[in-house]
Amino acid sequence: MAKGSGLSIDQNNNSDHHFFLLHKPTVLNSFPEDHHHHHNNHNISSSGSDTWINNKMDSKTPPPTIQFPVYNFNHRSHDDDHHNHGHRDSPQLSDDDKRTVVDEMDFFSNGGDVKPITTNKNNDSGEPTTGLELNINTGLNLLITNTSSDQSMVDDGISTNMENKKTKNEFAVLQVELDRMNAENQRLRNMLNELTNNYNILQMHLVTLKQDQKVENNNEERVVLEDKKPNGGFVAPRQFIDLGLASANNNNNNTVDTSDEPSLSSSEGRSSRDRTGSPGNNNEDNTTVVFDQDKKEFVRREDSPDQGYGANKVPKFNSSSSSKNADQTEATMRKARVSVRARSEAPMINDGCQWRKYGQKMAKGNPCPRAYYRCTMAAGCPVRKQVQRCAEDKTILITTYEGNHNHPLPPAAMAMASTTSSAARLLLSGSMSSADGLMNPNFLARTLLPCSSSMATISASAPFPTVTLDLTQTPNPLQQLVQRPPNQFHIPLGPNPPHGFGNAPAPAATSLLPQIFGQALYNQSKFSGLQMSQDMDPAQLGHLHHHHQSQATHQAGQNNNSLADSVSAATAAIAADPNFTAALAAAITSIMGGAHPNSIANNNTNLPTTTNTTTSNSNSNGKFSSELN
DNA sequence: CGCATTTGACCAGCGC
DNA sequence: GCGCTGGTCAAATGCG
Ligand SMILES: [Zn+2]
Repeated sequence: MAKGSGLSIDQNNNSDHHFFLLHKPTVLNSFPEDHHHHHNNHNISSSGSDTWINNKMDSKTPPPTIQFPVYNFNHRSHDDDHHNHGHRDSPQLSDDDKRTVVDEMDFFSNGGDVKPITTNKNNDSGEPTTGLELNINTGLNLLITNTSSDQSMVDDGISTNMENKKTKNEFAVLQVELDRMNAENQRLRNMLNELTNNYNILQMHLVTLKQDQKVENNNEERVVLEDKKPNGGFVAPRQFIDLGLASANNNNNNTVDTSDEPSLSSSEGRSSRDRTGSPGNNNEDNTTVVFDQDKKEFVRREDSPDQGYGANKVPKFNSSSSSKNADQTEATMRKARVSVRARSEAPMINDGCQWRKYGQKMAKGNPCPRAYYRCTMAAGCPVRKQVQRCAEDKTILITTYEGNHNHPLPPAAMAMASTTSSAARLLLSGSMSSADGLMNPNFLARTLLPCSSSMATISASAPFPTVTLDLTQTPNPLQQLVQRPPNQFHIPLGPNPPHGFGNAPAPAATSLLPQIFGQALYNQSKFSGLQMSQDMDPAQLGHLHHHHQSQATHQAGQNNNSLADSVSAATAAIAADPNFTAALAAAITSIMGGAHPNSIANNNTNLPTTTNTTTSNSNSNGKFSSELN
């Protein structure tokens, strides 16, 4: 049941709603710009967060800053999922199971419960249960000490009895204590889980941003060099991204009439019910891909063969006519897929969105079924996702996203959505600009920079161009590389496990960096047939590697391309800096020029504790866990 | 009773 | 054309 996921307020566990919003999320998805409403029925109450979201929506162009939401990308607590009642093929999780699941944070609730945690679990103990336990505990203690001593002095005959009682009490106390410990333990585990997920999301975000920037940068260069159009003009990379986003916004505004209700009548965009053909719902009659300059990589699927606008998606952003282009771009975007591999025993990762399951299939080479979901946060939202367990390692959950949301998202969903969205865009851009339709070597080389165990894979071989973000922590990344099909690139993303909160050992992956680089570069040259970027050669890689290990942030200043490199540096900082906070600060600072260090600092200590997972669809996936476990 | 999930059927694309 | 496969639909089912 998608009911209330992400948006509803969980009264019970609200103390556990934690998130740290490092900054406003990047608006990478196309949102309708509706000024008047708070979109739809999802009881999005007006609160601080809501306000800023709307503000952002209202502006024609996305905010000039990059925002880094880090949210509870947590899975449902797996403990619950194991023993789902295994009747039938697809057992459903009982409601109880769902309840025990950590709560998904709620960004829109009115009360103070949404506020980012400023104190850690200490505060959490204030929640009813724990508090109760504590009370009981202390009360018993007092009782025991007082009464026992008194009684023993007064009467010996009763003393044995009292002794008995005493031990009983102590036992009870211990039991309570034990329970409390267990609860605490569980909570800590959840925290850790969420932390990991947050970290992963952040990584993904960084990487995709980097890639985005790189790609956009390249596109821009190409435009300047090839087209020389006065119209397109030179735009700073950062701006470029924003504009692109803005156009996406326009597009959506056009297609989906100011969201709010499912009733959106117009919207050619939501012709999704087309079994007849292109499943993409934005595919209009002429879905020619705009950017076919070099390769026409994506034109193949379109009905109208050619049109070849000279310019790729550089189009004039302001003009209303750009909506056409935006449409086309989006249609293509819809086809691009972003796949996220994450290690999770939970049936589905919580990405902050509401999903409704609409199908399940047995995939071919996989004993685990593949589940199909569509976004239900807005009526016409074209976003789909597929969830499937990895055949080899069933603890790995592969979630494949497709399409862009046409509605505002809560910050929780923003992280994943923007990541996937930008990843998709990057993929498309890369494919259009690279020689063989795979990706731009330049940007590849750049993204290779910071690294460690996580990987991003880009593959255009599939029917759909796909970016795979691998968040699984593999002890040996190289092994992963070897296992991969040759036509995919692997981009190290960053250290995987939450590093930095003291308890996570630093991955040894850093030591493997040079090898990863080597491998990735090898792949790159092998399949793209490309050279390395001008400012990036193996030697330099090694150098940079060293650098980022010691003092990552220094990198930014050293390189020419400040934007991309600063992002790289930021990622590197994350990789190198044991302090997550500092890493985040470095990331954002380097991207935005030190915009809001304070807010970061304020939020950084907030560890999400238990979060509520929503969700909806979780039970349908119970089958997965049952089959897998 | 409304809604989400389940699940068999249907459809399109692709390879043979 | 046929079979296979991935993806989607929608009636049936189940749940709250
Ligand atoms: Zn959506």
